Amino acid sequence: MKTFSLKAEEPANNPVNTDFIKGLNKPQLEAVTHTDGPLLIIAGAGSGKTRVLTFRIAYILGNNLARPWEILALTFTNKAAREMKDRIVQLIGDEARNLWMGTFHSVFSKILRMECHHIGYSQDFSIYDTDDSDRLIKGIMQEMNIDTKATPPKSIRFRISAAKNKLVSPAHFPEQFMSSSVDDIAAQIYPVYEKRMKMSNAMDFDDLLVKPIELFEQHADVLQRYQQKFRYILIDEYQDTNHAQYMVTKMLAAGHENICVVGDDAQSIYSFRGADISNILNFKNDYPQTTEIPLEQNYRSTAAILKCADSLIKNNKNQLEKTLWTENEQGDRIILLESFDQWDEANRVASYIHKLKLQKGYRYNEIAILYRTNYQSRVFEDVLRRKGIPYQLVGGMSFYQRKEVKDVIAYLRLLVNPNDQEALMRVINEPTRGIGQKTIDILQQTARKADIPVWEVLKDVGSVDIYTPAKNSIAQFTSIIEDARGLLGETPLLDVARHLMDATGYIKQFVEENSHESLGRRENVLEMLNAVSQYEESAENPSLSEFLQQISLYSDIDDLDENQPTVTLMTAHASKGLEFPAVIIVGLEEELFPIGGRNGDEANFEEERRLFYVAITRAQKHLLFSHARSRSRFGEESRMARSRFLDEVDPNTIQTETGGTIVQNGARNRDRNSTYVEYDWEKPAATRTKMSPPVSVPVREGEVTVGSKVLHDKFGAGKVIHKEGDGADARITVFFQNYGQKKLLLKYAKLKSLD
DNA sequence: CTTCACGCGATTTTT
DNA sequence: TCGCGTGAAG
Repeated sequence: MKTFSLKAEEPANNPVNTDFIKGLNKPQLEAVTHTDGPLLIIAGAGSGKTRVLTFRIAYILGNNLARPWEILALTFTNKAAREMKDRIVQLIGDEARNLWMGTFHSVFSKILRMECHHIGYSQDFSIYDTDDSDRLIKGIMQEMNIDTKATPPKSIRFRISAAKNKLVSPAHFPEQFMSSSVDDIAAQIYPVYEKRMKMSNAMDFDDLLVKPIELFEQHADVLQRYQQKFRYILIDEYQDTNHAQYMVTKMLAAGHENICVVGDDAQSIYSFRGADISNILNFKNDYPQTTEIPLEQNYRSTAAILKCADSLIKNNKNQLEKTLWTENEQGDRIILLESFDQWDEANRVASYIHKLKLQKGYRYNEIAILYRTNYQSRVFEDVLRRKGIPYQLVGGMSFYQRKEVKDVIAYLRLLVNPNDQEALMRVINEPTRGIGQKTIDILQQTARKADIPVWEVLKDVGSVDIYTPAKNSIAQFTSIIEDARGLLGETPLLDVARHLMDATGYIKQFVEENSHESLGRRENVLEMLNAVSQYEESAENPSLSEFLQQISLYSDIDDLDENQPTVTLMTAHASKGLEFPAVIIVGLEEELFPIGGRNGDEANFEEERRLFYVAITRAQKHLLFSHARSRSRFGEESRMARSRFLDEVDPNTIQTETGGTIVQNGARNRDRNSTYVEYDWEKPAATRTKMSPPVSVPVREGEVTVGSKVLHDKFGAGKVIHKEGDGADARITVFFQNYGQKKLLLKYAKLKSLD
């Protein structure tokens, strides 16, 4: 941020032409020009909210209502911020670069860098990712002799994170979260965790939202400065904000209440990380002066797609009434693909992509494949590669999650912040330099007794009683780090980083190993150095510390490039806010999409339904649904029942691959083991339960007659069409949906009855 | 202290 | 299926 001024400067006297607002519809126009006071925009999917936000900011600037650095605009991804900013620059000019626009996490980490000295942090604080937090928690649990197998550190992290999101401090934790033994343990860990975080000069993701609140509560003058600075506040995707985000923006807006939030309760999909849908539902109560504007005209999708989405979301009980409508053409029906297993699914999808390309003239970058979980991407990657269809993958095991990259980052973090304990622990014996577990234990214990960071102990290693050869290694290690730190500020960052990699022998180990894998790791390290260099060249005022904060808040979606001529693969979550002419939603099966909800948790299904709704509404013209009847999970095959969502959508908007209509089972209380669309094998209501495991029993010989429906381990469900002989030698002919006719010897076939 | 082998558990979704 | 953590040997 080049221009940072807390003082309100004189507005410039050159109003900019704001004719760009002319193409807007009535509610959009109102949302853009209603600049004073709280504004709630309920923006249905595809209703042009990005356009509204962009224009609104441009309008405020164009009419000199505020200077760019007086506007705080919070978006859901860095990518969204970047694109919106670019758009505003086009409308208004270069000074729009100075807008305070970004994700909650990146904007508040920027503010913390300038202000955290007020709350006992130094500006070079580290940002712990969930891995770092888990390791720290695990360490604390071990100190306390708590079994980390019985209680995974992760589960403790969830509790602590949930507490922070709700602004519950360690002191208040017991009174608010005491319903299980995990809570009990979390109550013990949380205060220690906080203490260690501070000693390490580190913040976790939640802290980036919580610490500003702490800061503002304790320093009214600082709060006031920012209240005056940010004359307009805009928040996108408000339905996915958590309590801390709600609170921090409420504090900032308290003076002028020029706060504009945009959201859609039907698209709330992040409750698992603390998003609180009541923020948007209660906005009007918090700000009684609120003007509410619904955006209900959809410009994105065909009528058929919109109808499908609407029929689905109607199954949610908890939602605001709204009527999305469109003037767009009816469009094609949604095609439902049914496959045998995940390989079959990927192949069919690939064929469809060919078809879309050849028959409908689509380009690869107009097509997206959406799935529920990241691991589903593997099969698609494999098949697409084999078929020569170029793709780009969003998320999954990203570059910054690779071990060697995290190691390099840890080295750099240690340079900037020697108190960063997790970074230190990561690299102290990487590559191995003879500092083993025993030594590390002693060092940590010593540090804990003296209540100082481990780094302080290392610097005075002579006075600690450890294995002597390790002492030398430690002395060497600390001097390498200190030397490199000495170079910071004088030497270009790239050179410092390179020097560090040389001096520690980090790269050398890969060269020596000389395996295919280690050379790949070496490449990644070099790529990481390249990232340092790129940052250094583009930043106004490069610092290692800023670089590290930037990459820790980087998200996978940020470098999605829709102009690359490739198909895009990503999770439904990652697709939020995007749109594609053709969308393929795969893995529509029970226990996958919707996932979870084992205890019949209706709230979970509602969120899954919203997620599916988000996925559907990404599509502009063509939409495909796909499910497989069998899928290997954990290395073994399991049969998959078709997703309940396929029974909830308006069947008239869907057709099968061959153009037929689909047969839906009753939306509730049906046997989910029957996955066939063509046959409707309903069972008596008494034997049906929701989410039931396969309701089938081993068949006895006498029960099998022509017309019986049976289930075979390999071939799935089928219908008996012929029978000869009886008793032990009975042979039957069964017609299986996917395998055709099979002759089976009844006593070996292990058939189960589906009757 | 390091390395290697074996067994088990994991898979929501993410800043 | 695969990556990780634990345990025994060198």
